[in-house]
Amino acid sequence: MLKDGDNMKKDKNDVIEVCQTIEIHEDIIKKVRENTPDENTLNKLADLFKIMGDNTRMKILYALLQVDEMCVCDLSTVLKKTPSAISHQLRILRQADLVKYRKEGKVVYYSLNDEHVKEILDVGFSHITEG
Amino acid sequence: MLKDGDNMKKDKNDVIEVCQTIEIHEDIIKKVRENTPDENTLNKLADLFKIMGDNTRMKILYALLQVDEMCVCDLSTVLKKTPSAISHQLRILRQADLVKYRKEGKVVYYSLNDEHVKEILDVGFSHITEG
DNA sequence: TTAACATTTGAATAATTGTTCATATATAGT
DNA sequence: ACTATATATGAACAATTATTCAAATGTTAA
Repeated sequence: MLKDGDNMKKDKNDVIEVCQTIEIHEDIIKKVRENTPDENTLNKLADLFKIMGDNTRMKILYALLQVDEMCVCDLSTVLKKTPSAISHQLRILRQADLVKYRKEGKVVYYSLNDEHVKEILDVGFSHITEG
Repeated sequence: MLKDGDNMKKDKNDVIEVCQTIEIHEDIIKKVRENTPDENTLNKLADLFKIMGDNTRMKILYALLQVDEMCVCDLSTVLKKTPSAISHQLRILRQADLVKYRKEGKVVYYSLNDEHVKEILDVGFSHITEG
């Protein structure tokens, strides 16, 4: 028999409450543990999707998908958002290496930086429209 | 000439501040406007990525990718999170139709619901690892 | 009917984040 | 120098959200 609280949460960063059944599908757990990518990779993957998971940034990416490049002003016009808001979001896309930029006088032109971006958007798009 | 404030923000939900150059690349703007999917579709797309853009949910999806199905308890064990936290996230994945479930007695088994999910994760994974 | 257990759910909390506003920087023209 | 314009940036605010906790379901077995 299990003592009271044996599988109960004791400390913030220690054991967590978990089911008390004897057979917690050990085979399944083992298989998952062996085949799942490491934490760091999964976090990076989640971060990538997190960046695409915003309406404004999604619109920016899709706009840049249609043309070679756009300046902040163009994006501001198309998305009907202040240049400041656009600039903030572009910074995030820049930091994630999803877009690159080119400066010409006062104007900064942004464009997609990655071939994968289009693929990811396309697959997601299929999911939305077909499903 | 433009009057002062002609292109400046006047009201909260009216015009927004936008660049005052004459040539705001009209051709580019037009092309983008014509070829970009409608707002509703883009929002749904962003929502999809938003759901995948969370560490816990990403781990759940990747775990389910390795095996046929897992119960809340299994996921709780593998992810080292309380069943409650897992359940909350599973609800979100359920509502997005990304996972389905099957009840067997007290135990609820979850599995991936969509073929696209794997594709999306794979493309994202390539981006992370190759890039 | 009890007791035990897997899961769900609602409320509360803490953390994250998108937008706005004001301001700063950089560049071009006068 | 000065002015105008395009963009960037920092702080503040509002909104969203992931997790925890406590409590509620729903199920099985005694």
